Amino acid sequence: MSLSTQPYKGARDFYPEDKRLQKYMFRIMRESVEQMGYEEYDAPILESLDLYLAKTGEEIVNEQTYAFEDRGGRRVAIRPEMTPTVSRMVASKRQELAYPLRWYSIPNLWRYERPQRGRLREHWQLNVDLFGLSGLRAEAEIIQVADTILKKFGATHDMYEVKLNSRKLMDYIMGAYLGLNVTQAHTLAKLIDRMRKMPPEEFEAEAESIFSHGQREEGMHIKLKGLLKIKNIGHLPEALRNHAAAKELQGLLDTLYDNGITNAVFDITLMRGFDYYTDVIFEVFDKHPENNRSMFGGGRYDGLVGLFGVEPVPTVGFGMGDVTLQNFLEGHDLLPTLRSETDVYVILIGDVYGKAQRVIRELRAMGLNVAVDLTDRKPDKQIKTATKKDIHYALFIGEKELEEELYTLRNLHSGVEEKHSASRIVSIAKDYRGEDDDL
RNA sequence: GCGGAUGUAGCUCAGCUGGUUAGAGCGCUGGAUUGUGGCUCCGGAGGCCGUGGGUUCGAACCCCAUCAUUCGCCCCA
Repeated sequence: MSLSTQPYKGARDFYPEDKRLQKYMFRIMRESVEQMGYEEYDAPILESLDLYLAKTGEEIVNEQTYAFEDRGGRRVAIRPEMTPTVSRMVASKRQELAYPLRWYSIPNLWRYERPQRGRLREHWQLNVDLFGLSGLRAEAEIIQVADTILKKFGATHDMYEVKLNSRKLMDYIMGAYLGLNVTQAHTLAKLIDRMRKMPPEEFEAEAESIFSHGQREEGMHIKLKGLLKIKNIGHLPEALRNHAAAKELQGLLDTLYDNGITNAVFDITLMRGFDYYTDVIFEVFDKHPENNRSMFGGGRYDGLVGLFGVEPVPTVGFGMGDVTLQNFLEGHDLLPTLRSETDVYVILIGDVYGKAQRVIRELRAMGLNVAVDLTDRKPDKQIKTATKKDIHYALFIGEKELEEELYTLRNLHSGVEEKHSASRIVSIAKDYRGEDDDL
């Protein structure tokens, strides 16, 4: 029985070409959010399990969290999400931070569950949060951040859609408007959440069964059925349309539209799983016909920081997972071809290993990333190796080159080969690298 | 936790209703007079047919179990 070479279930190995892609995605994310004034923070991957017991949906703690006891008998969890951690950090320095805070991180997160498309046990997630603002400007900005990132990846508005809803509005609908108690409302919310996955008749039957006899006699389930078809805040019944939460949501949509985010829509069926959201929630959907699914989302959660015994801090944020994002980018053919970080692959011709060192050192000192083959294989083999490594330039160094101090630089993609001085080679290779950055 | 699909070479797969030494393409590797790839030609390595058990004269193929991968459900950062 030999050892398995497979990575742990639901986790991934990042070979250099995979890591290259990840670095690209993280770079675009960082550039996008930093452009909007967000600063990066980080925290340990381990947290006290208590942190997750206090909040969150119950499921994620009981069944989906990696938890264990450390040698000192402490209950420890591998973080399944970043929001509790960042809330803890803000609470810890509640008094001394300069609000509003614009913070982001790209943590590695774990959840224990059956892996499936777009959902693994281990993933990386960009977390973007704006602390200390209670007005809608915060929501508008955070959605703008999400939009900026997707645009920076080359996505256009026909590729995705931002769906918006409001927990406050839904609470009002469930309670005052439909007359449901808390338990009924919760059951109905979960049902609406998976409405798209079930046949309409089945949904209707289940929805109807949530209502009591009396409520049914009043026709509440009919009212609900009508409501769920509404695609526009303006089409809501007057009692709802004039509710503050509805007006705010409309105001947010208008602001977004004015800021060029024309693919944001109201969606009364949008729920999101976590209980900690308090007001506006949003979710970005992939519109690709074969991958029509939720990509990521977020919303307002004003209560979390306060759980640590300090004055609450109003907060809006979202999390964007690397797996779903990659599916999106692949689906829309938005991933660039990425080349090696190595600029030049040196191929030594003849017995010049010692004599070539000086110029190689020189190239590196001038800022090039230079790998030397070091084998004595024939040049054709060495070229193949360089190509396979996705290195753009091969540099031949032999007796002739060393004498002339002009080295043969070969573009491995075009096959064009020219002799240049060391400093010229540096500027050519750097130019090429620079083009890459502008993508 | 539940249901479906799939496990044959490094990869993608073929292998007819069970019948001798298990195949292809790609990849890998060596060569075509030791300073040049992606084309061509010739040679080579590489498989306990996921694992364990059963049926049979005989199993990659049939049956059971188990593990793994994958899609979906539950749930959803």
